[in-house]
Amino acid sequence: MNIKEASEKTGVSSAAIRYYEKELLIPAIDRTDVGNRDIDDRIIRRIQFVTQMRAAGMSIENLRRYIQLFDAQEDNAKEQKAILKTQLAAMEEKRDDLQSAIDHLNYKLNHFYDHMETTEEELRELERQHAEKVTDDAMSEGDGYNNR
Amino acid sequence: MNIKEASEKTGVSSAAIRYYEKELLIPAIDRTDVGNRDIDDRIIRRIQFVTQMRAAGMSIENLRRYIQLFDAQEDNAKEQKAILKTQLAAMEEKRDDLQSAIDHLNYKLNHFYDHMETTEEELRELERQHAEKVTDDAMSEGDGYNNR
DNA sequence: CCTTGCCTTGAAGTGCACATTAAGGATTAA
DNA sequence: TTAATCCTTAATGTGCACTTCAAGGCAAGG
Repeated sequence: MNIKEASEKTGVSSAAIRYYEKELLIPAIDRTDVGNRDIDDRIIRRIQFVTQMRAAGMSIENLRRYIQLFDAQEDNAKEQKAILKTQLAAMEEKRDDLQSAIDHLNYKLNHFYDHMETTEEELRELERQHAEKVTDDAMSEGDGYNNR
Repeated sequence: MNIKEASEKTGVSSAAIRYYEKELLIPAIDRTDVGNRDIDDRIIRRIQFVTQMRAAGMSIENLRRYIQLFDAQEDNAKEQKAILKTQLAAMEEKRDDLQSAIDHLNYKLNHFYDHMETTEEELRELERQHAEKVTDDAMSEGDGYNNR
């Protein structure tokens, strides 16, 4: 498949695919007799992998470091494993931060509802969330800024 | 408190605080008689809120839009609610993507354990070294390329 | 033969989110 | 009084992750 088809299949622009290849995030792509990229499913999967990790917040630089290590010879195994663990911890922290922000917004959203109609159920939920997260005061109605 | 103390308290640079104020992510900050910013706890909480939302992936632009609506005295409740819901959905999707990447990495990590024998001691040392270089991101693999 | 539409490379441009620099003002310590 | 250390604004610079442009090649359709 040519680069345009690969782009359509992955949702990654042709230019970005070229960029990923240049930056060694995906392996060197085979060429046709006239020099055009001929992209197979292995490359597609690598592109999707890169996309997934990028969406998870991994930088090009770190992605390349890991992929290079991984593609290299054996025996880097311990270091790879260490990298994996470190990155995993960072991602879990990021997920937790994200969850905390989601909780915050959910709290606000639920709070909006009681301008209109709030069920007893929702109220108990709000109190439960609020008790857990004391750090969430900033944008809620109690910070003295939004006096409505 | 002056901007440097606020910076130290929040972990946000002085330049970034000025930038946030300029971009209306935080309210106009009071000045002393000579024109220096005098930052109180309400501002600190707003900075922390911005930090949290930024870490969760919200752009300056979206943050400003939301905050401006929120700060408006008008009862934009329905519109605010819609924005909140949209942002929330995006964040939940991002969290799920992140979780999926975490699962991916966990799978790989478990796979590594089959192959090698590394003491936890060595791992911790490696992790410590790596953590100095890598602050935030993550990596993985596992798509049929690295057949080991 | 010419236009369309795909491709190539390398270089330059873009947008975001700040960081840094320049030029100057006020306060404090020696 | 001079140096240090904070502050101010406005302007410019930076790094990342691409995107766009420029200049050209190849193949098919009309």
